[in-house]
Amino acid sequence: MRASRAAAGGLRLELVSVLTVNRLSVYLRSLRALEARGVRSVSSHQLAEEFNLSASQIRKDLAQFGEFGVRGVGYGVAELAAKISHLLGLDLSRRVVIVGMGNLGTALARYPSFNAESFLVVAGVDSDPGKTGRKVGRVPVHSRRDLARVIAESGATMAILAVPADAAPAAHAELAAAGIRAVLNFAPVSLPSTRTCRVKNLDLRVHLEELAFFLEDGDGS
Amino acid sequence: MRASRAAAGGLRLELVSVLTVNRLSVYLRSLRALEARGVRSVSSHQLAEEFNLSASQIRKDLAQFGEFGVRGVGYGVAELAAKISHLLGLDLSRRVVIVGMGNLGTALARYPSFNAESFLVVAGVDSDPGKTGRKVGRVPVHSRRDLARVIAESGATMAILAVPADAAPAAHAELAAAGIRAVLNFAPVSLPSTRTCRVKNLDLRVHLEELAFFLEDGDGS
DNA sequence: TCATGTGAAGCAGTTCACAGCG
DNA sequence: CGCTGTGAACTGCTTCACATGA
Repeated sequence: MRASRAAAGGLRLELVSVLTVNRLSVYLRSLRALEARGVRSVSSHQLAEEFNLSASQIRKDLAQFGEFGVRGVGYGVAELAAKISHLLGLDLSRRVVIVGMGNLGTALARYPSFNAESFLVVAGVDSDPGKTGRKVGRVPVHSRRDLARVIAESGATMAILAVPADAAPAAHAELAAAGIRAVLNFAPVSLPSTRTCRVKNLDLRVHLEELAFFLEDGDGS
Repeated sequence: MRASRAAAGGLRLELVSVLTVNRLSVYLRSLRALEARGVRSVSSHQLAEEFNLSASQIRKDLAQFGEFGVRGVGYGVAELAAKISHLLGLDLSRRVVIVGMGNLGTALARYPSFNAESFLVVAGVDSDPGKTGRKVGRVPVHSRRDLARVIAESGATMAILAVPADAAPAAHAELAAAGIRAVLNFAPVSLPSTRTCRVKNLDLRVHLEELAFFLEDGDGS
């Protein structure tokens, strides 16, 4: 059985803030760390203290999805972790294709976090014939031209875009047309989300530049 | 001469919003694309239209740093690009060390965006002796134990952290102690910024999980 | 008693609408 | 006239403070 995540409180997933969702991931990470140490119960204040978070924000974030805590006590670590994991849809397994097997695409194909139970990189494609026909870790690399077929045959619903900027828009369009529902885009172009295909743009250069902005000039040459 | 970026309007860099700074990077990217096409002048509305941005937000963002536009006309593409590049501190060159030469660290050492004029990866370190003494692209890999010496000798002021979660806090402390002023942290732990060392936490898994949250359950198994 | 869950307050970020200027 | 630059309105996010309930 796959209980709908929204069903519980009549909540519309689409109107939860991205900021809240990102913090849920962080809460889950933190809870897993406590679990590994054998901690059974934790208060919002303890969580905040140890992991550089805000106690009231933790409570507000969680309250949107139900009442998971016990007043006067705190939250059950394992129960809350399970609940957040379910909210994030991590108790399902999503098949992922990688478009562009350059430096970054290759690293992500081998990246352990992208190959646990919740996500499974099933294939990569690249336009360079020298890269196709091989395997990167467990991931077979196909021709860029076979993208639609690879998606159909693998049943992938998510994609990682790791191609140069000029190749990204066409790849994005093909992914959406082939039924991909979510794209993590590392190319340095802002691709728009549509109703059927959500895009998360993640240009790594932007974040290096953010750091550079706040750095004093004396730190460069 | 290195004119202080804040000097112009008596602006305190520290109180500019991260969101604004990230958008400056995107504006710069967009302007470079126009420049390559030979476009000389552009209005905020044209920029917004073509690159999925907001016209009033572009104007508000830029207005914090001065008056760069011409009323009734728009912005000079090359001039604005130069101005934003200067604001972001990209006309300086920052030396960067990578801690952890696993999948991701290795990919970033070869990543072209991290090795243009503004950023230069000068060295990597890894705790695995099998990885040290080699070169990844142009980047020499040293022993993790030599981190402080590598930083001192290379004059690096920025670092990329690409180690497992449990190794990250110690590495972070060492980086700060060795004089590193900015850290891009890919490890799945939230490291705090201090007054002397700014940290940008960038856990890739968080962003895959964001996409999973908004995906319907039917898209997994 | 103690920590959650929550309305209300406060703050930050975005959009609007138009005055100002080339 | 057209587009920038900007106060004012608005929206959304975070923090506060306390009523609620184990």
